Amino acid sequence: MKYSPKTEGFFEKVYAVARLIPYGRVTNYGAIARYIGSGGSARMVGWAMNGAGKHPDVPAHRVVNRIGMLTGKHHFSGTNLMQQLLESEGIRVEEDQVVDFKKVFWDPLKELES
DNA sequence: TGATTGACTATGA
DNA sequence: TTCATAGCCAATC
Repeated sequence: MKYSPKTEGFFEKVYAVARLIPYGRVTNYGAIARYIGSGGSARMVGWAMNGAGKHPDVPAHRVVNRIGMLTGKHHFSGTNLMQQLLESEGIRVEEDQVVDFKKVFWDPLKELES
């Protein structure tokens, strides 16, 4: 499991953005990928999240796919841990999908722009 | 070394 | 509107 310096930077960027996600908000992989300049490599964000376990500060549960579906819930300890975490933040989840996703969606490109 | 997979997204039929 | 396919890049087999 050796990471190249460049890859490590990519991972760090993903984690950095993930940590900036406000409480009670969620974002998607594509937005993060685009924000860090990785373009359409949304999959790499997901892969980075796979290694987010080493970074307790990274709220991976606030990152879902573009339609607000909790595709990564199976990567958490429990099958419903991700949903519990989101609900504990006031985010409603139904059928593995975030309700009012549009309203709780947090786009780093717009929120962090300046 | 080459092929396959993956927590995705966008596009076309 | 829903389903299928292509593109993405790194890690794993």
